[in-house]
Amino acid sequence: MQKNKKRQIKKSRQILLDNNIPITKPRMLVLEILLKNEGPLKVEDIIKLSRGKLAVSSMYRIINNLKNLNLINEFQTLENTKMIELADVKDEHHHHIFCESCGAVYDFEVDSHIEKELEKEIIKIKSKYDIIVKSHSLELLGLCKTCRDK
Amino acid sequence: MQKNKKRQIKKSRQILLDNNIPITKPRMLVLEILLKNEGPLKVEDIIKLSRGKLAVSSMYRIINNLKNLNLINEFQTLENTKMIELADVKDEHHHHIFCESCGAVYDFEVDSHIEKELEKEIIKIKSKYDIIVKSHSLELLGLCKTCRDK
DNA sequence: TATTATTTGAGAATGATTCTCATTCCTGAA
DNA sequence: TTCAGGAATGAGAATCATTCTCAAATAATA
Repeated sequence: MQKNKKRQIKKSRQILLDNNIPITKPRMLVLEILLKNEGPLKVEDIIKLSRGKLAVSSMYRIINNLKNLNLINEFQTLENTKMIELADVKDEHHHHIFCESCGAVYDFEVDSHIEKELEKEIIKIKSKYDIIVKSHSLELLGLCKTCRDK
Repeated sequence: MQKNKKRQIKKSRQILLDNNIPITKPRMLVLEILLKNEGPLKVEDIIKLSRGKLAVSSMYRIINNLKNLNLINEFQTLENTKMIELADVKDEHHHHIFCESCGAVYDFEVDSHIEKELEKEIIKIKSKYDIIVKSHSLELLGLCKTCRDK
């Protein structure tokens, strides 16, 4: 565990260096939290995980920094609050499942075959509607295991 | 045009009758606006189109009414405000394209073949992640024709 | 038309996010 | 390592969409 933490600190520092932005405590903290807790996190969660070491306004500012550098993805929960996650380094394309009962969010990937079919379809849509499509996202809405069993 | 308006009034009244909720002026107004302006509308748009005949609070209340009756679909714009549209009577499944420059939203449909493939994939995801999936949505983000040409 | 429960309108309250600006902190040069 | 200057931070005010509150207006029914 201790080893992991060190690796996360090193990685966080490297991310900031690679992107040419000053290495500050709050920025390091946000990155470490994102690296430690895989998957999407609510703003609220990040604040909690920072245990008072991070001002709310700074956290939003930093999220916007990182987003502008394409280091994180941002999306909205069902309750309409922000969720963020580190952008996949491997650039694996994934999507989100929302539990409409408890609000949990999970990542999922679809079969690459489908992803390709989708891409093809999007090309058709581009010409049909005469637009430029930059990205797409697929969202599922349902009930997670825990809520279903209630 | 006059004919259309009468038809919209009649239809709005019928919708309220069918759903057993009192026929009030504000509710009629919202339905007429939605019938007249096909496709998704922002809350702001509805307010404007009502020309001062509708209080903001009433409009939100009515939107929630109609949503609970499954008469309208609701989703968020990129700027995070509400957009609504009448639920398709024909129950045609469609999706949304967002222009990241001007914020415009358009409906689009995908080939039914793809829609079926997606459904199949979702069934797989259900068992893989052990969840219940109730609905899905596909969103495209890009540039509309007007913004592209700028 | 009179009664009664429901709906409406106006503005206050809420909650997430952004903004402001004085203070603090990085970084690069000495 | 120390220092200066510019950039980042923290605390709280400001903003904006949405919800809530409750007195007044309205719809459905007799």
